[in-house]
Amino acid sequence: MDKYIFHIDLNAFYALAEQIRDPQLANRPVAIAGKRSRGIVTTATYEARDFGVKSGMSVAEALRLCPDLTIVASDHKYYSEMSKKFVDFLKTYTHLVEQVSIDECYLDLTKEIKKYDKPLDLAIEIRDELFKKHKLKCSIGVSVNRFLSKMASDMHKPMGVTLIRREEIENKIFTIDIGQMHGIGKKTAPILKEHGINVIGDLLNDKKYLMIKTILGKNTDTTLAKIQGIGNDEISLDDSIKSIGNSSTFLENVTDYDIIAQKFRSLANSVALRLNNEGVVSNNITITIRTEDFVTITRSKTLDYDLVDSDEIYEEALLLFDNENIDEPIRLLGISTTNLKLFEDSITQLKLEL
DNA sequence: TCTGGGGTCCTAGGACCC
DNA sequence: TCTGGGGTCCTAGGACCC
Repeated sequence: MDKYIFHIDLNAFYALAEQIRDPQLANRPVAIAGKRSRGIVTTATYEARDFGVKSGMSVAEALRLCPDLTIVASDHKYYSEMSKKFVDFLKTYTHLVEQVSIDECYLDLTKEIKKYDKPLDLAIEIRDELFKKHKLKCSIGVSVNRFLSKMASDMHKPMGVTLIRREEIENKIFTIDIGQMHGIGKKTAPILKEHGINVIGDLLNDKKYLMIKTILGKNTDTTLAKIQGIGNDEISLDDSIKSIGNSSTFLENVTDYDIIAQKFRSLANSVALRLNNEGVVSNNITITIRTEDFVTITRSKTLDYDLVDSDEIYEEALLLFDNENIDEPIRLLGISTTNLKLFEDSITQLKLEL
């Protein structure tokens, strides 16, 4: 039996969150950006989008397009709090909620939807209640699996509600440009187009299967299935974190070793704090170095002990850095930790070894 | 145009073991 | 003497997403 999978996506979330907090920003072009110099736009209000301001654009360019633009610094802690309200609200409908990013969730509402006359009635109710209770705007896609509901929620923004029935897949999905397909990015889309795959439906050409497989790799079969509404309909309730890391771009490129060490120190501090807050430890550390010419180098190491405090993280990061001979000025440094496990498990293991 | 910061997953090659 | 096959772990890089 077909499920009813909802994809719920907050519209211009960070920007709207700022407008909610500061009513003076209402109805104004506003963009969220990390830093003023060297920054990029994270999210722009629809008023700003009317001027052509888009996420990913440099702040300088955004200001050129819209001199009246208000730039607001990103406040991740505040957005996380708002995001939690959003998810908690959704959980009043079902426990089958999977949060996939700070501003979007998948829900399985197969059971709940039976109480409604029309499938979209529940979606409309969720959208309107979310706005009434939290002033947040969302668009909702409803279909038989995650992929299709995700594509649906993208079709009508903001505040749109879109249903794709199984029998509508061919008309509504197969005709979409391959570059607009979720999971196909700016590298793969041109390669597919070179091979005559221009719209999503072209992926189902049997004669091109082997060629497509060389491009899409191991997930080819599940990809071909999900675009047809087969599989891809399970809500994962596993919300364990796989990695924790921080990175930072310098205001100006750096060559001075002391400044580099200082940056690793502060990155180590924030990573350690976050590991601690999550109650996890890590035995694999990766540093990221981005040079002036935007080349990114990563160096990682699996350790025979678990990283807990910031001194250890700092020392391991610096060791990795010292092994490299970087000639060019450095633009960005980062530290990330993976192979996370619960602190308690790490203690237990230590005791067993003693 | 001059490119943030947070992630997840996949690939490919090499080391190492049996 | 001139080289198997399978499996796992590690590292580095890259695609993609929000």
